[in-house]
Amino acid sequence: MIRLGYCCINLSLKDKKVNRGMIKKTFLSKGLNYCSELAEQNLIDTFDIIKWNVDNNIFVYRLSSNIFPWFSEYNLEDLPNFNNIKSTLCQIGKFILENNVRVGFHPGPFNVLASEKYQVVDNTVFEINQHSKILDMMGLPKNPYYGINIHINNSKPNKASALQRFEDNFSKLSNSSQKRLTIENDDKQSLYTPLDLIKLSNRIKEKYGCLLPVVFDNLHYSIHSDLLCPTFIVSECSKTWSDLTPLIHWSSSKKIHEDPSCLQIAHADYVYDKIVLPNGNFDVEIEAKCKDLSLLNYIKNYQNI
DNA sequence: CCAGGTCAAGGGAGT
DNA sequence: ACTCCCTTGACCTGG
Repeated sequence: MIRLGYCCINLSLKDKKVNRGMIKKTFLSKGLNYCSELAEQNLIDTFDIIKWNVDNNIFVYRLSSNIFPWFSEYNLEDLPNFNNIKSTLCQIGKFILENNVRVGFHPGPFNVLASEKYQVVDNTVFEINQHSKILDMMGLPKNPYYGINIHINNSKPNKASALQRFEDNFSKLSNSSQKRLTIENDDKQSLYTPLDLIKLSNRIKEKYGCLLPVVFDNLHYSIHSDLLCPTFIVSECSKTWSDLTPLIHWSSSKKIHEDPSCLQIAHADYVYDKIVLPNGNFDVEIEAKCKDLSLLNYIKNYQNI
């Protein structure tokens, strides 16, 4: 069975926003009080979006990493309205569990666990831990089903050394982060294919005894592949998920389908490529600029799913 | 009120 | 050297 979902923003609910933030100057002048206000609003709207999803038969949803503005700069417990926030998180988590919803995060490209710079690694560890704290406060089980997905995003001076740094720095993550982390294949020749990541996953399992599942992304694979058919590679990735339903990213290239002047890696507004996966259970996050609209549009075009 | 310039962060690739 | 692209366009100011 395939379940479809989308990422962060809901375009059907125009007045719901999960991304309220501020520029640095405002953060410095208004501080945690204002962060708190925005976070509370973002959370309430996140809850409404998840409820809307369930009403519309959508059970997979990527949470926005911008629910808490500037959360790389403070501890969540230090927010003035932390009690409200915590109770909202609990309610959301309860709803998620009761309705069989799957949520997860995809922190931004600035999170580079394999960086050569200690400061970058430290910042990354803190920010990933912040993400896992949110999932923990929701009361969601500590496993990659409620995951935090990142790219390796570094290959200096070569892939082997970067992978070694990733493996070493994995130890710096909190226990919850270690249990939730997943890794995704890249869209650049110098970076990592699914098979590269499966090897890394096996090394992490050997060294730390935890799963580090591989999230397969079809658009990235079309740009940087293992020269093996996607369906086969998806089944290989599935093994890194043990008995958990694998997460898949699916999208189409904007260059090919909508605007030739774009780079091939840019995401299209809608999904033009039929979702083809091996038999079995899969949760698919559609990465298209038109979000829930592209999901609904896809379902309309491919009724047989 | 709104259009448009600007915006924390890492890294790779295209120009 | 600069811009685009990725997680995710949104914030804020000058007119």
